[in-house]
Amino acid sequence: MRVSIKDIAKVAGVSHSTVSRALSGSPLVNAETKSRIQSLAREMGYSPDAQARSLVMGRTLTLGVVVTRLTDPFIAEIVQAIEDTAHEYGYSVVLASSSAESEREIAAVEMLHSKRVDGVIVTSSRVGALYQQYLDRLGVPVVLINSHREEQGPYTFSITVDNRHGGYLATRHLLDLGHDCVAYVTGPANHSDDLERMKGYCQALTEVGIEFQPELVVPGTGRVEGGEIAFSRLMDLKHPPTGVFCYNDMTAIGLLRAARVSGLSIPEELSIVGFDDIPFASYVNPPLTTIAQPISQMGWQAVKMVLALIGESSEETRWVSNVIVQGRLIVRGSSGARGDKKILSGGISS
Amino acid sequence: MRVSIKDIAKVAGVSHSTVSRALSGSPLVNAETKSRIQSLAREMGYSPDAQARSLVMGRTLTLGVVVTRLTDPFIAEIVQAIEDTAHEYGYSVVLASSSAESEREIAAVEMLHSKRVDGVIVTSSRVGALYQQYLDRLGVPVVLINSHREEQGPYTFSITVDNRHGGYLATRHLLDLGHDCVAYVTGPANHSDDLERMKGYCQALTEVGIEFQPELVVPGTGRVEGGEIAFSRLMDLKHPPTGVFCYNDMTAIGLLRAARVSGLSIPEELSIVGFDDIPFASYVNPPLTTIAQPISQMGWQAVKMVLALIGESSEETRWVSNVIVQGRLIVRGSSGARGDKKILSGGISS
DNA sequence: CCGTCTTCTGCACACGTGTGCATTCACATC
DNA sequence: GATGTGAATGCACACGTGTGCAGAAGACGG
Repeated sequence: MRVSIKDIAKVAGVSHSTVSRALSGSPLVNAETKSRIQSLAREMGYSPDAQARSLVMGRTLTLGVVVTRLTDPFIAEIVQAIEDTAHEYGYSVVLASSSAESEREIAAVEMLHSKRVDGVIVTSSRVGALYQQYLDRLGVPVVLINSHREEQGPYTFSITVDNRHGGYLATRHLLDLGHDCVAYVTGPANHSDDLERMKGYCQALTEVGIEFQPELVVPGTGRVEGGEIAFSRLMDLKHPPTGVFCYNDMTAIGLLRAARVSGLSIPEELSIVGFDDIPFASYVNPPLTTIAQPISQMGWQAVKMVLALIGESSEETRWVSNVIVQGRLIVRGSSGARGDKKILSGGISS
Repeated sequence: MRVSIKDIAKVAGVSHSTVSRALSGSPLVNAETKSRIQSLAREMGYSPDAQARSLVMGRTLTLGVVVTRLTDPFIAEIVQAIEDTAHEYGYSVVLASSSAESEREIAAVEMLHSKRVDGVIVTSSRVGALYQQYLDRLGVPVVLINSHREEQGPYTFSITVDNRHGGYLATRHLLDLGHDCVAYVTGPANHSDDLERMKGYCQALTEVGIEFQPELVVPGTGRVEGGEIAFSRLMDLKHPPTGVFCYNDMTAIGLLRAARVSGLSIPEELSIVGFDDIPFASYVNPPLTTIAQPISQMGWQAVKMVLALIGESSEETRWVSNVIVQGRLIVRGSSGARGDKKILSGGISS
């Protein structure tokens, strides 16, 4: 049925060893036989069995990628970048989504372990203590993207955006526009990204001498609905804020939507800043001011790190260390000066 | 280093055959030895080598998924559904993105072939004739989602949305609202989806006795920018349309955005209908009227089809045939009655 | 003509797992 | 006690590929 090197060997009248060498371009084979075998392989439609090869070679040329859910545009973009870069280096990608359920996350790692992937990239997971053990037992390099983890493992490195600085930039932007009452809508509970972004929020406040007010921090979920609920909670305050920094763009879009429904105009009556710069951030109305994460770069860099740890890359393994990348502020239409009543028109940057 | 069944066998004082049987729960092994071996395996941190197993079993419990690019939210959602369903049946997923380059598409299939995946799902590809040969040579079931293909292969089936009927529904909706000058913005050139949707557009027109006008069909790209360009081309006509049906939601969002910039109000002065119902369709302003594809269902069904073709599912293989699913019209705020000047408020359905 | 070196090829084993068949052992039955 | 029966286990091979080592054949110098 399926053609193996033994089949080719039989036709060519040589041993399977010679075929193997010929196809891998070994100089130990007579040039004429080599080309004869190669064209024979092409005719017979031979395709090497990656499994058998990996079994003896000890590497699979495969990376495992664990995500929460692909429908998050941020994650989709990272996975795309990972796949592109992996392909470039001759690696392929096994995908596992966990839906943020720890049970499925463990099952995913176990599966990748069985498949003997050469490295693993985990995106946006809050790595649980149990899960952490599984990762270490894996015995292959692991790179975490925007994932918090209590302690470093021997083979585990991380690449994260500077959440604190991003939170600072966003809040500072609002303060600089003249807003003195700025709120923060959080992400999913107990997420370390969230805590860091809030630290940046606090830092900006104290820097300009504004006291932190607990009621100005309301919970969100990281999804659109969370932003909508947060909006009404904020507007019910005695002194509603005039500026809001949101955990992420989805949350900010929820606020935009709720504001539209309630007839509040953005940015004249409320300035909103998000985080992530997902592709849609520039398509909503008004376009969203946000902190851009260098998403593609992070995916690209994660692959490079894994390959360096495997020893694939020519670079030294020793240069590998945890990476913190900086987000940057993208000013669009959803934020404006305090009390600014002029109509937005044509003022769309980026 | 890595623990194999031979290592366990050595410790347990049995042969590797017994270990193999014990771990697979064979009744041929003494119950006491079986449990002893099983707990031993757990202690030693044994993880079966999927490659060695596949090599002898002849199946990998792996599906290959080929997509154009994950950053398309429609595709991301399908892949998510595929991964979920595959996981449910104990299968894992190898991902390959082609960026719509035929060269990479072929490389992807070749890679999946080498990895000996048990089945392949291809999404949103316009399967080229060359590529088609590779798919057939694969020797495993192939299911195409929303992909056109000149001729059927022996193992190839497809599952597509009824593009023609969808185009009909969208156009008919606009006509029913009183618009008598309705335009169509196409997708990427030579895409069969596009041609079918346009057929539906024409069908609706002739049904109500309106003559087809070639200048009302303008080219798009399937991306936001294409919609923006199409908008200005439409507005430059002597008789600009009052209703526009767009190849997909991204295109429609481009029109929305361009309309906003030029100060045209939606839907009072222009009604817009998209196609796909991507998650963001309901978040833009105004929320987009569109044709919803049962995205998750399509992904789910594709996996079921592949498994049935493999013979995995208990169902008969013979029931497998090409599937055409129906989209349904979702009316939101971007479309309104002709000449309707009332302010949109609270009228958000869905 | 013999010894040595080069060039090429095949044998045999390895990777980790599953399984048909033979073997061993205990026990029951005649 | 011989024989049959059943349970439990080991041997050996298979899957498809890569590679160290030995061996064959030819070239070449002495």
